[in-house]
Amino acid sequence: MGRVKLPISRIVNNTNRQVTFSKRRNGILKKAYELAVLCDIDIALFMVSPSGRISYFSGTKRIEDVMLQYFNLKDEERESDHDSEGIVHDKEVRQILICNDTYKFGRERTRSSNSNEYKQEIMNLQHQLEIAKEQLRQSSEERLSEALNLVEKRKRHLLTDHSSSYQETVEVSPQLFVVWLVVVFFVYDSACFWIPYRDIDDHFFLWIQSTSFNQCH
Amino acid sequence: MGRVKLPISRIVNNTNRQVTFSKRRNGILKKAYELAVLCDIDIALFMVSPSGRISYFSGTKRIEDVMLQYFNLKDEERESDHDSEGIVHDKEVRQILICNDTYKFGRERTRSSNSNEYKQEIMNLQHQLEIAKEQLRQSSEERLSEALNLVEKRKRHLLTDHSSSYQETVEVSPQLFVVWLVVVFFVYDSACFWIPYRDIDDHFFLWIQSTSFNQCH
DNA sequence: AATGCTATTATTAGCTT
DNA sequence: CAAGCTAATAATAGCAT
Repeated sequence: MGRVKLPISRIVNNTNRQVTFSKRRNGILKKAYELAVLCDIDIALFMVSPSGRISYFSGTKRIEDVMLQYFNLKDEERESDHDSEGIVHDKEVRQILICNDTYKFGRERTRSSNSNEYKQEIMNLQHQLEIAKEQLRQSSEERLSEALNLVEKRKRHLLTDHSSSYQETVEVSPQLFVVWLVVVFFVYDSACFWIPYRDIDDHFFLWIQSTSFNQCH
Repeated sequence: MGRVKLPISRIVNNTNRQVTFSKRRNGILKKAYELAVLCDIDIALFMVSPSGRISYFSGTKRIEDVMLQYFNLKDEERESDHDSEGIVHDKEVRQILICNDTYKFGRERTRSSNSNEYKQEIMNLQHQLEIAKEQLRQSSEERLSEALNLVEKRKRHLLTDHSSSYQETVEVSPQLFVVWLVVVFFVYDSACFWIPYRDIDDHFFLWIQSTSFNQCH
């Protein structure tokens, strides 16, 4: 969707590739944001540069939960590997389901009408999004540094107050259709993160993007 | 972008929300795919339903690396400040890390310029991508089953041959601008994953999507 | 290199079946 | 309800700055 239909294959020109990436990154971020809001999902984003530097964001405990669940699954699989050598994906799928039975919570939950709360939150988020976008005009270096501080702060918070929060997390009512989206970008030597809108204390929606890419040669 | 401009706020109607999610999920997946190919990035996707069931995909070692790097960072941070301690969650995480301690790597890496090798690999991958894309036309059910088998296979591989692969990963030349994108969707009771195109042995690009959503009520 | 501008293509909201 | 359809909005490729 542009002046011409661009074939989907690696853009050879270095500059074009970067420009396209920059534009499309914004696009996909916006899409992710819209998906999150429209369908009531949370989104988190963090990335690591290929040079080994990790520009990451783990603003939410939920991201950790995701990873933990992933690793838990892996561990369980390893244990169960003893008895089956063949490929039994059906069984595994079932096991995955069983694995999370511990998190199973009552289907019927208090359907507290947080509708207004959500709306308010969303509006708040949108407002903050505008602010954040405006701030993005400023030095990206500054932004990055600031964001990293935020991350750091958040991590400390998580380290001290995580377990209690965790309970909250797993007990989210299924009827809420909370959807999680974790996006990890490993971009050039740069970083961008999208902080999930409901998990950042003061800046719970914050969209960081670095606009300066380090050239490598 | 439809018959009307849809305001970005939670869709209250349950059905509409699901339909919209389904449509936009496809949209963002396609976007992610295009971003991956156009800008030479890898993408992985996995999700867990809010009801606690995990529909996941971890087709690539790199996803694990991402998570490991994340946890490693967290671990390092904890070491640097001795105060916060004793959260079950973190202990689990640490255990995972210990399990994967063999993958510890130095901060400074050899910057071997295997430019040509990488280029060749990329071309190879592109070719395979085209093939894989063709396969996508087939039944998604078939695809899903196949993918799960693949996941199983891949996981076994990872469990036995992870450390060596990991080295490869971290030694990727920064000049390649390899971009990583990991997307985690927690969707309803359904699953979709997008397998990173360069990490699946035979079908390194594979796009799975489940089209049937279980209703929660 | 980064930003802004549009001609085009791409996505999709509400409908239809 | 899931799967298509289409009017309408949204994203963006190539250019210009």
